[in-house]
Amino acid sequence: MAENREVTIYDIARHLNISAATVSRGLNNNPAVSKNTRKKITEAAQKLGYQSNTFASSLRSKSTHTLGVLVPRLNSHFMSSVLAGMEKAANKHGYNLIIAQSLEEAENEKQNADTMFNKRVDGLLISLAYDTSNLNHLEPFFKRNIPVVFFDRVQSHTSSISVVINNYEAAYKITSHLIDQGCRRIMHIGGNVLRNVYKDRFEGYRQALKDHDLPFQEKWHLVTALSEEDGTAAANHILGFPASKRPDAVFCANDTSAVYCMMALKAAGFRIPEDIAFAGFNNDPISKVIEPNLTTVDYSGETMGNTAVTNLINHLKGISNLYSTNSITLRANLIIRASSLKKVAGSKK
Amino acid sequence: MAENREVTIYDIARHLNISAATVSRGLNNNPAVSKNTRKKITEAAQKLGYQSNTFASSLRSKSTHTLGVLVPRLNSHFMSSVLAGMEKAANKHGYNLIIAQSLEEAENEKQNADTMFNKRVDGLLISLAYDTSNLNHLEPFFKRNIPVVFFDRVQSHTSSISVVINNYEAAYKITSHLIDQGCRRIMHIGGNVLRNVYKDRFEGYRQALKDHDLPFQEKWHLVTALSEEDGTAAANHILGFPASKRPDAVFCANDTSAVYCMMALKAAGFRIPEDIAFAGFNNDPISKVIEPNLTTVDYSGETMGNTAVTNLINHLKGISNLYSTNSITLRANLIIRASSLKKVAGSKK
DNA sequence: TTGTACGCGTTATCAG
DNA sequence: CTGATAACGCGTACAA
Repeated sequence: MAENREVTIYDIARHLNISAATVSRGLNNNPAVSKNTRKKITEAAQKLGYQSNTFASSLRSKSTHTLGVLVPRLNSHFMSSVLAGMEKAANKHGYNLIIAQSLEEAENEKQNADTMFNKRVDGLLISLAYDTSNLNHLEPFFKRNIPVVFFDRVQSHTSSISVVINNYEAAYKITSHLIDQGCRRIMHIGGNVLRNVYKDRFEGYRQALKDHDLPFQEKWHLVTALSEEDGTAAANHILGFPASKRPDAVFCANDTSAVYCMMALKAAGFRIPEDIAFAGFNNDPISKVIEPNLTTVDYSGETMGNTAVTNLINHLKGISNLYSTNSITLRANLIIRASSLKKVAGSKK
Repeated sequence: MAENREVTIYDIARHLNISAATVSRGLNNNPAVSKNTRKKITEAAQKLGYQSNTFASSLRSKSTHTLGVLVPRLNSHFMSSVLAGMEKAANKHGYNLIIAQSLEEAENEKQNADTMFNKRVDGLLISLAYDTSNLNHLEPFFKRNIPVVFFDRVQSHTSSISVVINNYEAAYKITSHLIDQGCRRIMHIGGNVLRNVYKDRFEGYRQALKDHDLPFQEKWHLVTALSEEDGTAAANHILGFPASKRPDAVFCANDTSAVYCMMALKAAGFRIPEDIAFAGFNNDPISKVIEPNLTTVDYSGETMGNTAVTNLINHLKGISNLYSTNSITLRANLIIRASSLKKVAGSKK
């Protein structure tokens, strides 16, 4: 059977006839220990198979080198890019990630926030659930001055920072592009306007219509969870309009709903973009596969994750102060593809 | 400024004039504490804003309720489904996940395994990197009897378990299906055969050819990283064959390479499946968007993640014994779509 | 440069 | 049912 006692710094100390304190110092590269002893210590550690006990250390030093990450769902292309970026940045600085998902429910978010606090994460990175309506569940963090970084789905708060893109501007631009292509009756398939990302996308769209003196009707604004099924359902909604009153373009708040809406309409005989143009959001892999390719907004999840973590860690290390800024806005790029190119499609005939 | 001392069980004890031991018992729902005191304790804890310190507890109890997850990459559709399934199962049992990625490099895998050991995870879930050639880096876990569960990309080891699908059988079936559709010159775009998943898929393909007395040539087996670019490159490889010797079907070890290969060939004027049939692996979202839809193998990442975690936790709780089994094989289903339906495609004309 | 002594917050043990 | 006390493994002020 396996030897089941931990190898501790005491074992090393005994082995070398020195004190545990010196061993501790030696292992932590404390300059106040002679080169010779340090060498003996590392060798003995190696030989005895010593592995430091991180949380005994954490208990003493009050720092865990662990960050909590709380997201709505783990399994979306965007979110997994964010996590990849976060993990890379964290690893680079010697930090680890505890990751949990709220499954879009405020209740889970609260409970996960609690466990992360109990695990004494050094900082929290959070993207809010669909129906989170306040930040009470983060009070323990605020009270103990544990830095909180919001990303993507954010809510402003005095002692925290947000990493976002300008959703309003991106939506404004993509809607203007559709208008520029000759579209006049533009629908919007959006998400819950309680969340900044969906609210801002809707408002950018709305303002673009206004600025071009184009009409808007409530029937043109669908609020959904933006799933595959919601995309298909939106297509049926569109088929429900009398032909003369049908939209000539759709701007979707994500690519999934856009693609599934397109597929259903194509199956119903619509030509895209001639009969109805499309634009999405996220530059998801499927946007490059659907025919015609989908016009969309590209923003890098990796960059967002990396930025969020790097700023958090710099703050923890005292290199910078998070709270001197309210938010960091990352670049988002309009990617124009065939699904919205009416002019070209028209001239081809 | 924020009050910066932790609220401990001693504060609660003092507040109620009882001992810290009782408080600890009360908070842990130890039956050996009267209903009345328990109630007073929870109330006081609430009132004083007490939050338990998990790693002080871990230090004493030698259990962290944390599992380590080590994957090649976080940002693939399959892997994020696995993680979602793992997180759900872990959360349900009161466990947390520390997640890291090896970025397909053995060196990173080793380093991450070390930190996870140092954080004293109660168990490790691992899917091996592209070039990992032995399990030396997991020795600390084996020596201390910390359970290790391999999933998807596995390597058998006496004291551990694997959660997999039958890649050989799935590949055999999908290749047989292509043959059944009339394909005779079938290529395989695969991954590094050092990894079980790619080795088994290749061998299943190989055996299906043999069993149907079909020829095989080395030029028909491409080993790549299965990326989008690799898919496109494979298309060029195919275009390099003289027309008479061109393959009439391609079986790819993942959907990404299949889809990008298809797109390039379509652009070059090939008809799919008439000129060349396609099959992939994974049932990635893009497989349902490409035209024609891609025949593929579906297996649930969520189920795999859930199974791996649930078995691990049951073992930790002593409900079952991991080591009584070598591996758990999950179901994988052949999903037949238009990209391989030559017979139908032919009869349509 | 090294050693002594104590504390971090919790739980296990043993007594009562 | 409750209390006193030691122990988990490590870091650090202070002294030497």
